[in-house]
Amino acid sequence: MQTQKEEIRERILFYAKDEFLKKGFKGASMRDIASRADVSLSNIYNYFKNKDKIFCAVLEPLLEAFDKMEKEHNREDYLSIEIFEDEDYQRENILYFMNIIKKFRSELKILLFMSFGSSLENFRDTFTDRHTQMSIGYLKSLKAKYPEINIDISLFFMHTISSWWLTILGEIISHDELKDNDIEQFLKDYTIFSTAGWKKIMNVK
Amino acid sequence: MQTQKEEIRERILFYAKDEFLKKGFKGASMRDIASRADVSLSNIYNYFKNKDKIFCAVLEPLLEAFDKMEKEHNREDYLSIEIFEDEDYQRENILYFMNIIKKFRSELKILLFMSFGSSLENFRDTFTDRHTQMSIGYLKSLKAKYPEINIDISLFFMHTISSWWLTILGEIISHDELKDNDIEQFLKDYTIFSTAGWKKIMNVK
Amino acid sequence: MQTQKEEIRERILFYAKDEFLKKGFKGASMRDIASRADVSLSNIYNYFKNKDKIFCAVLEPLLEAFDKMEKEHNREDYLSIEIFEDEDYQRENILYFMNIIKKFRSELKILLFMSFGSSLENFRDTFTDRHTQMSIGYLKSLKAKYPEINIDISLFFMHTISSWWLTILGEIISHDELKDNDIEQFLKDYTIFSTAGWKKIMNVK
Amino acid sequence: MQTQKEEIRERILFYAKDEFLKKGFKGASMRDIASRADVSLSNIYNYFKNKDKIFCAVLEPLLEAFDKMEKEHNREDYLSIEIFEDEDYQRENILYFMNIIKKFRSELKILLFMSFGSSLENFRDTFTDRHTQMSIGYLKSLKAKYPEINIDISLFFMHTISSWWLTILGEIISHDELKDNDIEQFLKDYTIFSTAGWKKIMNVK
DNA sequence: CATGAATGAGAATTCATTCAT
DNA sequence: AATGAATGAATTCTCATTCAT
Repeated sequence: MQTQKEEIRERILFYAKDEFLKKGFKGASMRDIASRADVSLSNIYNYFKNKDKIFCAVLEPLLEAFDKMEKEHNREDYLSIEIFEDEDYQRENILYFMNIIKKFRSELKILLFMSFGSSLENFRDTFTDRHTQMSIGYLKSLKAKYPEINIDISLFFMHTISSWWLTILGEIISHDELKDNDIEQFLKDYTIFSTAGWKKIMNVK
Repeated sequence: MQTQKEEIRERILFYAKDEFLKKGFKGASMRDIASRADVSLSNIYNYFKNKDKIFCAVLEPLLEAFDKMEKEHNREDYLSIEIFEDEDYQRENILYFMNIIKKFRSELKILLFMSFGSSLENFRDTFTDRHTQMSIGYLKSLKAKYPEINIDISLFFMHTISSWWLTILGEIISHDELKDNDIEQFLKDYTIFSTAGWKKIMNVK
Repeated sequence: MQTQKEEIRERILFYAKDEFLKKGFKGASMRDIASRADVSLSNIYNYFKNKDKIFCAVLEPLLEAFDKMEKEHNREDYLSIEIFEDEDYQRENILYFMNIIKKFRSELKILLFMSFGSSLENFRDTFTDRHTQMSIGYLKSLKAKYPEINIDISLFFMHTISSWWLTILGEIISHDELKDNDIEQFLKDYTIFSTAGWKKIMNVK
Repeated sequence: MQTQKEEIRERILFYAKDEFLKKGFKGASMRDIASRADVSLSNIYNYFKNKDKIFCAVLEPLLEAFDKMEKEHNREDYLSIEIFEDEDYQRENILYFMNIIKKFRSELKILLFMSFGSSLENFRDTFTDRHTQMSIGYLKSLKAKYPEINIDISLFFMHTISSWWLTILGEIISHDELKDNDIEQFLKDYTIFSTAGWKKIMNVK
């Protein structure tokens, strides 16, 4: 008795994460989490109000990282058409993603694939919408600076591209076997592909 | 009676589909399906071995359509580098998809977003893998015919593009508000974007 | 297995009534009801949607009797000032109540004293309000026929008298030891008391 | 510290009262009381042995007031048949009640309506019994002084009248909207009604 | 083919209370 | 005096499935 509170909390979160990962939010059972964490079922409720709160606590670090990323991505100095040629920028951007993936692989799996039934089940939509808005704003600023480019792009196309980000994320985390090399190669291809695409669609020479 | 039986089966499937759509595989309850279909709960088991079999039956038409599409996509006459310029081909291809969407909107939602816990929960992976293999085969044939093109593309990149298909599908079916016009516009953008991308990456002049 | 459905339903209701009587709505446990009724806990839910529905089912006959009583009490032919002298009417009225009591003693106890937490917890108020409205209507009709009487009586006084009815009911059912004789004597006293009261307050000579 | 302790005790009682008022004895939870009182759950048990003891402590001031009232009501100088004509006495009597109501409105609600499950759940009976005995004693004294009056009144009738007191109390405290005016008017009506009733039943000219 | 009945395991959550510190 | 931690039993309710008829 009288074990360190923090340690138990961590233990609960640790096994909860594993259960969510294996069985999804709905499938994971408080019973199993409790017994694996070696905590009495009822005692869990001294640490977390309910199952959903555990779920959110498990994903909190990841969500914070997302928020931070969004803020950084918005920095003004990126506002240049040269970024289409600037492989460094592209890679930096994606490497940030890779970093998140390395740190939060299981959390990402949970968030993207196992959150049905929880209060975060709509994260994908929420994220995509936010990302879409951000991208539109970015394009507008770009247009202000480079009036010759075309930004008459369907909202839904923007949306789809935003969503694609999460798809890529999902694909990466679903493939445990990927090595850094593979990811490198993927990044190269992806950059070429999407840069060419964007340039064409925006009519950039 | 023969007709009688068939009608009940259809009724079960009809309401099961609706329940799966609203609550997901796990969340849907046999009781609710039974009562809505006006069939006794136990009688359902005379038509379907278990919940999962109902789920599969609901999605069977869609899965067949997928299979058919795959076979058609593989036809030899498409094997030309001109297809990159051939907007008709592109649009025909996608229109086929649109057709599937129109016919199977709810089934797609179920398959892509509500299948967790069922035996089809891995469909996304399965489909993507198959599509990737197919694409690779296609690229190889293309290379045989046009040796100058580059097909040294990372497997994972292929995979991601394949997966993107499902993402696009998912996005479209998630946006009930999209009108044909919107989709048209999206298709135009998408075609420009991805054609430019592919040409660049394959080094096609 | 395959026991008579009706018989089981009755058994559940029988023991549920007893549990509610002893422990109140909240205190009664589905477990105990089930085990006493020799029905599996989960099977109860094939007969009743939830605890509250059982509670209502237990009290349904009583509530119906109440409704019936109200309708009958409203008959026009009672509209005479002579009723204040008419012991027969008074007693008939109350004998009807006594009848209800005899038939529904335990249901009344449950309804009046043990319904906290259930959907019928406000029955007392509901009944009193309805009875008050009815009484006011009755007085108005009386006034129309006998303009000399005073019906300028505080609403709250009417309310209290209405509520008193339930109090009397409650008292009677709380005293299992009362014999018919006792009730007879009570009725005599009550009639004298309240008739004198009403006459005075309405200024009837 | 002495003051410190007392303050905590009061805080516990304050919020316990509120919880009992809103959720009843059974529905109120020690946890909620503790957290609202800003006292650790376990510490409550240093102040009160258990939930029931808190409940009693909450109602103690009211119960004392009741006791005091009973003793005062018993004073010999009231022993006069004139009290039936003496409106001042009647009103004084009831004003005393009103005073209790003003001071103990919430406690009364708790005691009368929310005490089920506690050791005070039978207060209504207890009080009524005591009041009945008192009333009988009072009548006997009166008979000794005024032999011509009739006190051959059924025990149960006495009981019911005693119980009526609590009903009136309950009605008043249940109607927060009542203003002093309304109560005044009610008192007038009530006095007329019951005085006439008692005189008739006791055969007082 | 149809069904009413039944079930046992399981779900999340809440509870008053205890106890070592 | 105070507390954080713990607990075990209890709560209502849901589930997919089975089986005798």
